[in-house]
Amino acid sequence: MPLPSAIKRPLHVVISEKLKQQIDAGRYVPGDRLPSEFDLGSLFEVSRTTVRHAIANLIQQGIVTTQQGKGIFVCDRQKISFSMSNPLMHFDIALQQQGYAASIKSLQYQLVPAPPEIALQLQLNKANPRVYRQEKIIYANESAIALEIDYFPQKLGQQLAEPLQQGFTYSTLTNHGILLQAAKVSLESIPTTYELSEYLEAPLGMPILVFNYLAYTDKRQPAICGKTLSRSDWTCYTSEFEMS
Amino acid sequence: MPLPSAIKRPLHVVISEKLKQQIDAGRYVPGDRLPSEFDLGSLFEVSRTTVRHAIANLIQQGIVTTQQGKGIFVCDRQKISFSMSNPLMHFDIALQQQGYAASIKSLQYQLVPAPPEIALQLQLNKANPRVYRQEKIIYANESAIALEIDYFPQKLGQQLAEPLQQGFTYSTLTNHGILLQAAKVSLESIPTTYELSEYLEAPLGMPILVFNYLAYTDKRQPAICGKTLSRSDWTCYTSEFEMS
DNA sequence: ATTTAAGACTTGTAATAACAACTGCATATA
DNA sequence: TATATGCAGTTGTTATTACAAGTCTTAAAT
Repeated sequence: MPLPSAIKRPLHVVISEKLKQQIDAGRYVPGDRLPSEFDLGSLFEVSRTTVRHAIANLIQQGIVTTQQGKGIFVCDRQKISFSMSNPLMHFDIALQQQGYAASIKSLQYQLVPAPPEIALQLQLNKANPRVYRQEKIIYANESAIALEIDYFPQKLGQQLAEPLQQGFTYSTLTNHGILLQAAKVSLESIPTTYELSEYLEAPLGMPILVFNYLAYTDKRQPAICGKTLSRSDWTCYTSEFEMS
Repeated sequence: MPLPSAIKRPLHVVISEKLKQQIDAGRYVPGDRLPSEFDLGSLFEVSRTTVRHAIANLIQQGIVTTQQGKGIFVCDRQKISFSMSNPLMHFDIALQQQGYAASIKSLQYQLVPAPPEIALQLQLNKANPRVYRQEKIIYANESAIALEIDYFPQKLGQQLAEPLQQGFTYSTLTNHGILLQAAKVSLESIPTTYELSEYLEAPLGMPILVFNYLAYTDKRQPAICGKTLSRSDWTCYTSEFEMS
């Protein structure tokens, strides 16, 4: 048997690696336009099929983006960091502190039958519990960076219907005297589905950070719950701990 | 001008959505094999090109995987959850509690010049600081779920060279009397690069959760730092907070 | 001066073709 | 029995071709 020679890599992988190296080396800097698919095909002496496959690889890795009719552009984005604790989730303040204009657009604010897991989380024991469901998009400087889905108990949702549709959730609650004392949170990541990719103007499959939370006003009294789905190329979450 | 009719969606999108619906509806359950690309082409009356594009979409969304020579299979995986605090990062214990066999494979354990940001984090003030760099893979039931990269100060890394190469970081430290008192952490998500996809046997572009940490033994004495890159289809992080 | 139109250039979609590489099974061979 | 061999079926790679659709500039028409 012959010695195992170099592992054969597909052409499209070789080409995307070459392009990645050139980008890493500074040959192309963020914002630059790469040569067109046609020109890249000539440069590397491969078909446009292969070039497109290579570019698709780079898109998946978040290295470049494409714009129909314009070209292929090198990405770059420094992430906005959100503190998971202390204070919990003041998105607007965090954004402003980092130099972004923060705004929201409420897509939905509706009284709906509570999904089972939401009723469980909020400890709604009535027969057919209903909750206000809000869906809103969070913008940093005109760019959609997150989709937030919140569930409010019926009473609260009715009281604060107006302000909640115009401002950030936590700030609104705070301003109306509702102080959150504790929260259970979890963080996971999923690839964008079509629906999400349309909301967040993100490429299909891009990683999304999902911040699930259940916040308490009192020791054992859950007040609101929901999740924030944010573009992972724009956001990260930080925290500090002390062990007792 | 005519009324805006239904937005035209590409064929490959239409087909991947149809397949997704069938999967969601239970027509195919996790583990099932879909019809072959050829058969799907016949079913939907499109070319294999389009079928492959549709399948690529579903792969990117983490809905199916392919195996050369075998077929297209529906994914499913319940996530393993790790607590970010209290106790911090006992990966092995968390895994065992959730019914997985936990093990590691050390890929690298080497004294190297400290990268600038690491030297800064660990407060190494000497001229040319050196640290032990460990790279290891974390397995749950034979499946690689995470790549951990740790940096240890020279003295500590030398003392615990043996046990650190065989066991989980935090358990090893605890067992040798090194108690961590506090930590600064951050969580972000990135798409897999080629290197990562090989380590974690994950498809290119799959979301990866990056858990960065800097742990202190004493109030202001940083002890170790590093990061854990875990497959987002296997893992999530949880935490609880109380506001004072 | 403003608007419109045309064209060049770009990425996006889609079909077709051919072969490589892997899997699994049935069959032939030692 | 155990090991090859070959074949059918599968996904992976790559080239070629054609047209659709978005962007931008330039030139013509109003």
